[in-house]
Amino acid sequence: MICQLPVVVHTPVHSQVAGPLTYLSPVDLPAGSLVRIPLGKREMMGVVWDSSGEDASFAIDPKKLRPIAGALEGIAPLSKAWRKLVSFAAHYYQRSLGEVALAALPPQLRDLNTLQLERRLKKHAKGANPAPSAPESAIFSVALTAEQSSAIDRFNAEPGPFLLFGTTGSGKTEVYLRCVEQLLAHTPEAQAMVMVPEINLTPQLEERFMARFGPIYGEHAVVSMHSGMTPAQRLKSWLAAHSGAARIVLGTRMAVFASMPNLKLIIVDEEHDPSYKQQEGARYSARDLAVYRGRLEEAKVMLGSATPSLESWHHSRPVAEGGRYVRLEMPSRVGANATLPLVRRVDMNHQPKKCVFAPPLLDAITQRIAKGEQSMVFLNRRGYAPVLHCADCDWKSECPHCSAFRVFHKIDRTLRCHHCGFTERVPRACPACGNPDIAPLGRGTERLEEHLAELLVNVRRPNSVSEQWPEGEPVRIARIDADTTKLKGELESQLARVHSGEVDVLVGTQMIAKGHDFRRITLVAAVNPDNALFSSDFRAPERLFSLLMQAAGRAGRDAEVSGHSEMWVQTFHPAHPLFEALKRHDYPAFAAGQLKEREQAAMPPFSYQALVRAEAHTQEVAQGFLTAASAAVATMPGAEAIAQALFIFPAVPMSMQRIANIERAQMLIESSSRVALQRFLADWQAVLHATRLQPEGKGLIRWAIDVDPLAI
DNA sequence: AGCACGCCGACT
DNA sequence: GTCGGCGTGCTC
Repeated sequence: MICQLPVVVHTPVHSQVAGPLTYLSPVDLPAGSLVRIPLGKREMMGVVWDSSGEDASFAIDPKKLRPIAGALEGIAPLSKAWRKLVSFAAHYYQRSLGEVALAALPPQLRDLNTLQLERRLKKHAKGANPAPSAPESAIFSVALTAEQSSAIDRFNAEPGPFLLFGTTGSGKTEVYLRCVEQLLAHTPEAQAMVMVPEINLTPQLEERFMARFGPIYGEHAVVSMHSGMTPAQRLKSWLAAHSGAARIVLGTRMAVFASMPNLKLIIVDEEHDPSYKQQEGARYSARDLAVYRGRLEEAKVMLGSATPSLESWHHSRPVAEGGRYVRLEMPSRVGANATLPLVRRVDMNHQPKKCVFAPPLLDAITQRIAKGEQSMVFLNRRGYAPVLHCADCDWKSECPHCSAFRVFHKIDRTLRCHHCGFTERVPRACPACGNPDIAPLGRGTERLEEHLAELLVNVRRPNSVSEQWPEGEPVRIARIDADTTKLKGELESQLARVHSGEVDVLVGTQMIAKGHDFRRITLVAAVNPDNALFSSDFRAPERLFSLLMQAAGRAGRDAEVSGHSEMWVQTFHPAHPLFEALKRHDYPAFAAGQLKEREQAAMPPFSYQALVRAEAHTQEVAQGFLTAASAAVATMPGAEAIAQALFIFPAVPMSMQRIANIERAQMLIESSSRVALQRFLADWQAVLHATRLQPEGKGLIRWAIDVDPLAI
């Protein structure tokens, strides 16, 4: 008997083969099975999908059906819940099933031929010895605070989802560890997933989870999933999770799609972090999918943050007001005298003109050095200077391919475009008028480091007299940003230098504000955070507040030093409510203010948005396509109801209008109803396809929909 | 998305 | 004269 199987393959929405394709098979494989199938002249991997209610294959000529090339028999079919998650994500984010499904599987599954894969599976089966199970021997090393205990008690008592609102240093990670510990001890086979926003943060997470669970469940019980791993490692982790051998999966946003047959707990750490939103292909939010997946699999979900996203915060309002998440609060830092750092605002209106470091701040840094303590200065701009400028003819270092300036990197004397990568040697003279006097404008971390070194040139480190430096050694400054940590291991080695006390002042971008604990830092300074206060992006204040709170949290994590640790903010707007709230470490007040503004302006979370982006060689074509697609809405069935339920803004150039000679435009769609927006997008998809074939679509390079966009 | 076919510019 | 640019079309 020959049966017909619906199979999803890696094809994008922008094609006529977006849905499941029908293949012939001598055996009836269950949904979720992995198969190899011929498509055109290629052979590729596919996933057998659920037969849809009505027969979808009626349209295709049965003679055209081809048989599958084979089944990947060593691998159990993907579960119903996994398929539902993929299906939901594909529909919600307007992508094809196959694209989401195949992107969620390790690339080696796709690339390896059957024989290679069989070998790999054999190797894996040998390595995966059942873990020693001795839950009673669980070691409770640290005593919990009252706040931690009550958070855990409530977590145990209620179904969730939970928002763990814990200030930096309140011991959120310990709560995660305990929740996982309890789960694994009480539920045989149960699996837990823990996500962090960035690859950089996975090693320290691995270390803590391995230290706690390695001795109990074996080191194979904890696996990682992130894009920094080799294809072989990824396959290994994936198989361990899929087989159930891995009890804990740690990873970045991609881990949300991990196949885990006994998933019972999902933890999303730093849930507010924008990195959870995928920024290409299927633009999913791993945090939102985690909540959905939790409901689907009856797994508990815990989102954690010191500065939750306004969306999650709003969801965690009291049930009586419509809240859906349970808010668990941990407002205090762990440790006897641990307090939050004192926030000091420096009013730059009353400082010497054009000074980078206000004298009081410089003083404070100098005093820390004298006491053998460390300071951290952060500025969200790498390179030496964001622009190079000729005072004679007003030439600026524009990128010839992008609507952006090339950044001056003094270290290798280059002008680099941070958007397209175009790099040139710095010209000796102005390329436009020949004036040899071209000067850097503004400053990045490189220049900040250099400037600080000049300012501290006469300061000496205490207790560091050497033959070479009879008066004491000069101050040591280190810089950590994407440029100094490009090579593997450099971030770790630089962090180690800071931890060992070798460094007095650390200069860096937001990279240093996130996650890493610096025990000896007692002063954190944001040199120039004002830009975000008046940004056109309505989420900029939220991001700034969270960044500053996180940065402040770096200071004085040791109880011994936390008593006098400080967060300095240089600003021309010291009375801004954002800084007022920061001074009091008062996230709820900040959030309340922001939510009020958002509500009045009918912005998320009080409305739902989607963005259509278009790319073409000219701005006219990109916008023309969007405008035509917008006009075509009037021809859709139910056009009146659509016009009632949502608002389509005019097409505009994107804020980064041109990248690598490609013009970009976007169009915002807003609705007070998520359902209405979803329904519209699904229907509109076909209209967009059709528009592309019209004269207005001529010359269009590509288009894509971004549901729940983070930046507009 | 791949991978073909197909029609116009600068090189062995 | 070819090599190769990417525009258009197809894949169960």
